[in-house]
Amino acid sequence: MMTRTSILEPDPTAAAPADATRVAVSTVIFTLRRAADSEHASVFLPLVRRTRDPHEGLWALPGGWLDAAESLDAAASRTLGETTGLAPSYLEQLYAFGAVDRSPTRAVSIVYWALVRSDEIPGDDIENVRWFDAATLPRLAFDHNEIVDYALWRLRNKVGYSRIAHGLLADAFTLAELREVYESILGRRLDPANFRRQVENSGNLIPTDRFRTGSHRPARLYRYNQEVELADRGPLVPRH
Amino acid sequence: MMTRTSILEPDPTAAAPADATRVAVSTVIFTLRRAADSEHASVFLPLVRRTRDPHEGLWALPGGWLDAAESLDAAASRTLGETTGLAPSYLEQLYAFGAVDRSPTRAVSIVYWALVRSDEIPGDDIENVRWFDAATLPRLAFDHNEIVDYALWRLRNKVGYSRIAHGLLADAFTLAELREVYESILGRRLDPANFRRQVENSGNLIPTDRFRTGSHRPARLYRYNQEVELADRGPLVPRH
DNA sequence: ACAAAAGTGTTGTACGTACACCCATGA
DNA sequence: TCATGGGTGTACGTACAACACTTTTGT
Repeated sequence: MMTRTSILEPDPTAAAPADATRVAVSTVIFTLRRAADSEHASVFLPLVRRTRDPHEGLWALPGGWLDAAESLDAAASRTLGETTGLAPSYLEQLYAFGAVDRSPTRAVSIVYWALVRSDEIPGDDIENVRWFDAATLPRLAFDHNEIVDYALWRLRNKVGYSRIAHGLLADAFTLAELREVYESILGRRLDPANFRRQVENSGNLIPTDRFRTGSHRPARLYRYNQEVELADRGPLVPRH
Repeated sequence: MMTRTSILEPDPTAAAPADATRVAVSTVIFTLRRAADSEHASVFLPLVRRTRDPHEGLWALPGGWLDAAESLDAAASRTLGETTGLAPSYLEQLYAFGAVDRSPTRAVSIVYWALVRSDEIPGDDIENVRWFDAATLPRLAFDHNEIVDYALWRLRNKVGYSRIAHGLLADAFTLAELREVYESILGRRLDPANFRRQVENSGNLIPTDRFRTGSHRPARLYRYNQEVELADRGPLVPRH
């Protein structure tokens, strides 16, 4: 077998061809919100209405073309801020989508997923942006339905073995609030007694001496132990 | 906060700017090989010597620029074939690397990792390609040392919860051979008795009626149950 | 017969699950 | 005092690690 030099050794000094594939960065942004008719919280995400072809009028993931002087992480953070007005409490690369036919013109999308705290979200006052219940999405532009499905799968997966759930809560929270996050994401009820022991033994929680006083017995407030690293992203350190 | 239309709604019909970021696809290709001085198998990977700047003379991951009519998966498969002469027995996207300073000119690398069976590898007869022990790599071009570290982390991680190890073995194999794959990747010895029960109870293995006859008691040959899907890539189906 | 690897049995520990039960507060 | 959620105790099943033991071959 012969090796084409141009293949095995990309030459960064060569000029980009005129029909160069373009790089877009999009982000699936998750938060929890109590749907109007439901008593339980659901996963919500913001979408942007397209105002031009292709797929004019359809909803799409927030994103944009990669700026020449901007890292991938920075591009994801930037579009997230422009869509939600927030900094993410969690941000991770999801996948690079590059099927030839995923857009009328060739485009590779590097997709991130993020968590934001619902209590920080400003009102729905950003033009062409609307928050949708992840369980009842309309048909989206491009391959964005697939992308959201994959992001939801990763979210549910990751919530099982890492402590990202605190990305959806304020600094202090009760165990019931934390449990509700897990229940909303996993879509099933968890035993309060067992849940308590699991998170208490994980070493991630620090009990405070404050209590949430509600309609019944006050519940102790906890906060996350920032000393504990996530330690599930391997040797990759985020470079913003 | 105001939304820039160009950011929230990438326009695929717009012409690519002259300084467009270019997309490269590289692949970390793993196999197992018995190092000359060692009695145990080690993880090896092929590297390509760079014959031009930047980093002329250094070794780099095999890869190339993304072809305009080629999906990401296909590009990874293609460069893998050009480097090893093989089709991968396992291929998965690793990560998209896009730090601004990772190359003298802006380049986003979408990196895959793959497994190939060592018994299928033709001789080291491909020009400028050499196989290295992953534990003793030299300094590589660009950020490729980091990339290989991350790929190794993913390999070790994945071997713990999926059945990719068979990607390094021929159709029929003994449990000792399968165990050696795990031991080489994980870097520690496993209890033969417990290992046997684990894989037997997993439902992934089908015993054959053939035996590997060696210096001692013959060992039964097994093959993988192709009916069992990997089921750990979520809703994402490979599109080649 | 013996070495060595194949293969089986047994035991202890850790952990998740199920569920009974007590505690503290607001109404 | 009662209802409700906060919080504790306990028993059971599964999974895995450790390791003693038996079986089957080549030499």
